[in-house]
Amino acid sequence: MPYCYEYPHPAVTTDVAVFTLRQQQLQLLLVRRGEDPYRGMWALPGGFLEIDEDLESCAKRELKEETGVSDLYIEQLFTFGRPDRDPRERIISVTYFALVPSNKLEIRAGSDAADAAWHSLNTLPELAFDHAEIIQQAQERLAAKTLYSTIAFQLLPPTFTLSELQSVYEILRNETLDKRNFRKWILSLNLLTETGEKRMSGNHRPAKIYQATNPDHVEIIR
Amino acid sequence: MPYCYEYPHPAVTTDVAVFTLRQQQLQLLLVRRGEDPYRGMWALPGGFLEIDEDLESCAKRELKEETGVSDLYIEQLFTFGRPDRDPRERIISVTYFALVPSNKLEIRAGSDAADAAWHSLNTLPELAFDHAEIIQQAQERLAAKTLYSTIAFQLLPPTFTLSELQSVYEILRNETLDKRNFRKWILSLNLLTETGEKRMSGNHRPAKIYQATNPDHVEIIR
DNA sequence: GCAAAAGTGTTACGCGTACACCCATGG
DNA sequence: CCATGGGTGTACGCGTAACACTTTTGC
Repeated sequence: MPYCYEYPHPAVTTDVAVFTLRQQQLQLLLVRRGEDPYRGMWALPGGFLEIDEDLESCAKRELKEETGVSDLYIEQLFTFGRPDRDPRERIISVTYFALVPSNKLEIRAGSDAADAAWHSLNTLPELAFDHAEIIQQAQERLAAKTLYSTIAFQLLPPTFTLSELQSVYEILRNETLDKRNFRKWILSLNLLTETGEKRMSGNHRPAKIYQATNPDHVEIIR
Repeated sequence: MPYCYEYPHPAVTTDVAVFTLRQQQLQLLLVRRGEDPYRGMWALPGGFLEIDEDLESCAKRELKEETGVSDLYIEQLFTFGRPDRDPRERIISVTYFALVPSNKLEIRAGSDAADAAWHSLNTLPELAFDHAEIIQQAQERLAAKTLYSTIAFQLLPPTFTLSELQSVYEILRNETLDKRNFRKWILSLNLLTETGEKRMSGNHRPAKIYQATNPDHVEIIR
């Protein structure tokens, strides 16, 4: 036990709630735990902070190691630290909230986790630790930010049609939207650029393809 | 050094940015550091997490110990963890954002801090660690929540006049508001109850005294 | 009666909402 | 020519914003 301190120190981990859209549903990335405690149960991807590593770097590294997912929108969510939240020792978990676009949601299970898979939010398995609570808060954050920011764009590939964008909003807000009103509103924000291309997909009129003018920036609107 | 671990552990602290209204200004509570590093410089009240203590309890305890301030509105702000943010060792700081009403802002310096004092936000001294950045984010949180919640009530005593409440909003939003529109809006939210009392303060018509119907609950509005 | 803050209504404008039909393509 | 999703304009109502005078008190 070579690392010694004058006062007790908690361990620090990061955990990430990654959402994507698959099969017209909002889905969440979970890993099956390969080690105790909670071996065999599903949990958020995450792990221990290295001593010289930034918090956000840790979240991204663990995510990539365990699931192969990288290059995504990520923001800090909340820090959980109930003294009894982990049976091993006192652990503070700095949690993150992330979104991946549907064009790069291939996952591959990594070494630390026996398995990684997308789960529909309404059929989540039982979760390890306090991860159900973390997911709850992440969902609330996503719902709130959908209303006042352009975070929804982070769930789409770099180019998309207005119908695809509308579909994202409909899934996130869980309601159908009027096509004309949606287009009027989204175009009035001046955040979209026409690529000039059209997408022909099936036996109907082709759709104009748009891209976010500033794809990496989540704007605050309203 | 009796506390030993197999892997290195960072230390965890909490720091709190407490705001109040004094002299018609938004002010922030700082303590002068009595120990190295940054001895003699101003910093946010805060300190090390005890191993069996909840994060929010730690923030409240340190605040009370160092400044005597207790019984306030407090919420988690952000967790700061740049590897080099503290010269002693790796320290993760879970920061909190708090508001105290103007009727209980008496402070007394505690044992850990040589001195505690309120500072105007536009004349802040140089700050220890990355505390300037923390304060920046706390101010942004306050400004944002002013617009969509009833957080402003937390800066007033339990009873107040509508003019006093309007003044809080004017200071927080840094603009003057129309008296009739403000009253119409705030009353339409149905969050206020008339006490039936009136406040006579000077040579003019006395003002009706109101209280928040649900004083401890910060409502999300809009 | 004068100074000083409390209290009170009406109008105008813009934004969000509701709503139905034609267009381009593939088969 | 038919099925499918893409694309377009107008009218109404509500909520926000602008705006000035009367009331009550202390001195």
